[in-house]
Amino acid sequence: MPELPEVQTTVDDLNRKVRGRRIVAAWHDWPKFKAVEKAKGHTISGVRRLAKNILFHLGDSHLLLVHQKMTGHLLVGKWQIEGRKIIPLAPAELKEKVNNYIHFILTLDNGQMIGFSDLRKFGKVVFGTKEEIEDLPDLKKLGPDALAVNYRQFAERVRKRRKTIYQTLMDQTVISGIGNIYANDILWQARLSPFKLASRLTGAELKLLHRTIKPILVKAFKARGTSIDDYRDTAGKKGRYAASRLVYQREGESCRRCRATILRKKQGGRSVHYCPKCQGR
DNA sequence: TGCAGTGTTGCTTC
DNA sequence: CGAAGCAACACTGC
Repeated sequence: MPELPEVQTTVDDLNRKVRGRRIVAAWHDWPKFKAVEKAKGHTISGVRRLAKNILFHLGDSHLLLVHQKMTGHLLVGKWQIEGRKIIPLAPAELKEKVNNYIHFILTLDNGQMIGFSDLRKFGKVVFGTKEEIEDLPDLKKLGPDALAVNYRQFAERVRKRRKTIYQTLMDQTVISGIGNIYANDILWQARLSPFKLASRLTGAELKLLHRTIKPILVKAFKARGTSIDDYRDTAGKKGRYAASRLVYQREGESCRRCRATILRKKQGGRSVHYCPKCQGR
């Protein structure tokens, strides 16, 4: 589940590996990814992260937007394309099952390829001019980036919400970049109950929460992200954050602070993990 | 065996 | 307008 640290890892990889390369061919096997065809002939002048979106700058006028949603990840390597059949060649990691749901491939002028593996095909691809992409309603609605938001902005936006703080942290229109994994860990680190209403947080709680966000995301980025299920970097390798995670998917295990048993509950259709003893009320 | 659970986002409905 | 519920998918685990 790519969130900010995973998307940033991917974007940094791509800038290192494919910046300056021209796209000489595009292949896809699913109608919703057909926009990749229009990228053919363009040169990748850079790659940027916007919230959890990946923006390929094509020349100085166009953009290709890729959202990985839940199970999507971008890989750089070589495949053999035989009609609808894709055979992974190199690196060896591409042969792993999780990397074997390729639905589009961009072939570059040096023979390297960018492949998109997405088991559930929830991913999104849009091609357009800079103006067209920047005017997409979904991008316009995004709140400030979780790494860049200052305390004043953060407090003002969070306080307005009438949902729980857990749901508010994951709401991309409030601040962008945080999903379920890091929302869980951030709330645990700040000793805040996920069920507390955002509008009821005190100034001190908001301050604590705000200054907890960045260190958790940075720590995850340094570990190259979380790979509990599908996420892989562009070499097809796992991130290491899962091993040091604080509460996410630790139901039934003991709290790293107080040894109480970690619980899991449903909140707005998602699983929130928390310590009932040291995360307030 | 079959069906609920998984989690991001957009659309529909109220 | 905000919030809840569902759909987009396919595989895993009970």
